[in-house]
Amino acid sequence: MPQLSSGGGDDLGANDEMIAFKDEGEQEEKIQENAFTERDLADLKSSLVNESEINQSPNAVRRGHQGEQRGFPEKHREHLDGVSKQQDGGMYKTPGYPGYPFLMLPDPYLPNSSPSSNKVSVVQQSHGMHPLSSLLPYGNEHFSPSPPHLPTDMSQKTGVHRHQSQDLSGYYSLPPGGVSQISPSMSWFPHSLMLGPSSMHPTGIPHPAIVPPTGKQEHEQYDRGMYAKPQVEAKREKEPKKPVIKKPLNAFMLYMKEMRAKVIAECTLKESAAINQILGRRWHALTREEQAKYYELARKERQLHMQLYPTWSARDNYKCRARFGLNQQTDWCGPCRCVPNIHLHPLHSIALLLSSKLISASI
DNA sequence: GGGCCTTTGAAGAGA
DNA sequence: TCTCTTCAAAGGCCC
Repeated sequence: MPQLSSGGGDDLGANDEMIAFKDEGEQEEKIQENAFTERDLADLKSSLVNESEINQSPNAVRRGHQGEQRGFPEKHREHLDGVSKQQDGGMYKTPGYPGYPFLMLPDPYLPNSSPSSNKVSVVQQSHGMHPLSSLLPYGNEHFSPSPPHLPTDMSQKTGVHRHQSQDLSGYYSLPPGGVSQISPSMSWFPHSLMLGPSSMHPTGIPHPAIVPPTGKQEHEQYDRGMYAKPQVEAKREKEPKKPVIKKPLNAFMLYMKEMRAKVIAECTLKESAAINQILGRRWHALTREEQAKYYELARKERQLHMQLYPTWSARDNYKCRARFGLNQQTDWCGPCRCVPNIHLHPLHSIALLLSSKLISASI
């Protein structure tokens, strides 16, 4: 794991990453036993990738059939084969690689960028900004595997409520009275009431994770009449659409965001399914150090997200909640049993539901 | 217009 | 603790 490589300087939680890297560490131990070098490790990965391509998994076969049925690209498969034969190792070996190339990527998270605008990825690279670039200070600095001093429990959650880092202000200069100042009694408040009209966090910091309710999910929140009362549904439709807080991107997603344009340029592919297959192989072909950059960024992304939306849960964006027309903050989802964005006794939930409806009525 | 495909990783819930 | 499910991005394709 990258943190381990820094001499154990990272005590920042991210257990998931630790597990992932632990696996690689075990792999490395085996490699070391066989007197492998780091280069050999990369070769090993590449060979494994190639082997996986040769020995198509049942899944891959199924996908292939699906692809044929759906017209999924024989030509794309050719592209895939072609790309797989290319040297993957060149990605980070370009002279101009600044360390965090995707810091220059466009940003769907930018306040003025819409999800649709985000789709012009090829030409955005030189003008856009990384989601974190406006908030994180690392710019073009060399990657430091040793993360800043942050509480060890940053990535942990007690229930839905998250711990808030005091040190994140180093990353995101939260103004006094920012989200960290929100009292616990306010933490259950719906984001729509907290965020205001334009994806702007109360802190004044626009965050990428907030997207206008124009995506897939929000419309699904309003099209399930069979589970909700028509009156409620009608009322809901009249209400202004609430912004959706998206999940923070993981390491691979950040990698894809950066490399997608390059793959598209290299193989003239546009279908994301095919591109993602290529990117998946390249991801496995990356060295530990290369992957560590993205794990580190993803960790920071999660921290930022956690800091800005302490009460947010990944469950909030589950389609089931939207499908059944449930309030993300207060309603209990019977069909799938997922919980609202608060951990309270159901009776408290009912009280909050009533109070929230009173509030919305008064508004 | 909306869902599917395709990838990896994170998070949450249930067994 | 392990397994399963869902979502995050992307854009072409299909119904």
